[in-house]
Amino acid sequence: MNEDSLPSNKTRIIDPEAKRESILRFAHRLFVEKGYHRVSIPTIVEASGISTGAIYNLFGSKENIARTLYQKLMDSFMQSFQNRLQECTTTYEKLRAFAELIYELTEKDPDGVEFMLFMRHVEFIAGISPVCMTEPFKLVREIIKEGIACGDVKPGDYFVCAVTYTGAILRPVQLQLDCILPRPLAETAEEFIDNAWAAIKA
Amino acid sequence: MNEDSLPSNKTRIIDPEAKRESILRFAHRLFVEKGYHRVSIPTIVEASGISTGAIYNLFGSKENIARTLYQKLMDSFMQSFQNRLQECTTTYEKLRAFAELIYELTEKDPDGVEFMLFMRHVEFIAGISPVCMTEPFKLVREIIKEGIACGDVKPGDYFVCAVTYTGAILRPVQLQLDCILPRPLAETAEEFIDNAWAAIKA
DNA sequence: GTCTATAGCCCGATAGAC
DNA sequence: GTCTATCGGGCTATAGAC
Repeated sequence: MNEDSLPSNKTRIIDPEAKRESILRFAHRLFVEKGYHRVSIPTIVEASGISTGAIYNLFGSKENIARTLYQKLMDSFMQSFQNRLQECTTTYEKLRAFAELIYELTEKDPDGVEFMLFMRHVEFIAGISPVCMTEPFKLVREIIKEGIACGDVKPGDYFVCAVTYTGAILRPVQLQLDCILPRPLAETAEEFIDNAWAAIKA
Repeated sequence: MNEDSLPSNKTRIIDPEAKRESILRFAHRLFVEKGYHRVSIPTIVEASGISTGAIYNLFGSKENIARTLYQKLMDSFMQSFQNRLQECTTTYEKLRAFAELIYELTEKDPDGVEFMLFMRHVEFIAGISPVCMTEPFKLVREIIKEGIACGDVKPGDYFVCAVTYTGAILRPVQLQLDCILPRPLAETAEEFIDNAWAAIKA
């Protein structure tokens, strides 16, 4: 049983918000570790110590746990990205802020990055659109569009440049999460950011 | 019922190899469309017209269908890559051959590329290693290593350069398969190859 | 070798007491 | 709101006739 449900000894004081968080936390870990479809509700019950009934009461379905998780992660990411952008002026700085944020998150919260960016959400969250159509990625495309207009980025299709840049930045994250980068991402981040910029700069 | 099983009218002439191929073909399509875990054996039976018994006789398990498929695709890709490499001399040409092969395959056989490169195999094929540790990707790293040695590629970590290059090349494929590239890949391939090379050239 | 039928299991989701 | 117990269903894999 989850100790969150028994803060004193007899009376159960239950904070539903804490319970929601707890379910999300355990489900998140399991989803990343085993993949959504290999995590059953009983597995989450066992891991979190929270009962089936409570889970269905708070989320309604297993799919909805995943959906909530995804939205939280994406919202939080977008928020951080916008905060960092406020201190940037050039195209290079703005794109760099994107890359640095992702690389820092990959170190601090690898599960969060993996779930948000690399799971195949369309296979388990109905009606979801691909990751690259979300707000942060639209914003990167806008930044590059403006970069082309002001001569920072090479002339051409802005979409192509954006896809190149995000590809060059995100691939190292993927390999890092697969634990196969021979050196830690923190050490090589500068090189990756340089390379990605070299690919599209004017 | 599958017409392969009934080439004449009464007697069933059954070519086990043709049957294997047929199962692989239908399973492949379904895996890509719905994701491995949402495809059941009964679904494959219904789609292919081949019975449960035959499927288990020929493959032993659902996982083994996926494994066979993956190995076939990867072997065929490696073969094509090596063939094309024989006509290349410079680093640029060799890396270009990799990119062109993938872009051509993406047009000719999108399901093949999606299954081979973008499904999360670790979630359903036991003991499999990440895609980027397979022969073709090792070969790309070797090409880049030699490219650095001969001064074609910028000095630095060869692994970093390889990850940058494959990231910049593969990301457009992924977006194309998600049907969200605004223009067909054939039209923009040159730009992507240019960008990826610009990222790592000396 | 191939078929049909089904065993045996575990799943997601719900019911109903508290 | 939260619990335990359980339902109905669909799954992988096998058994046994042909």
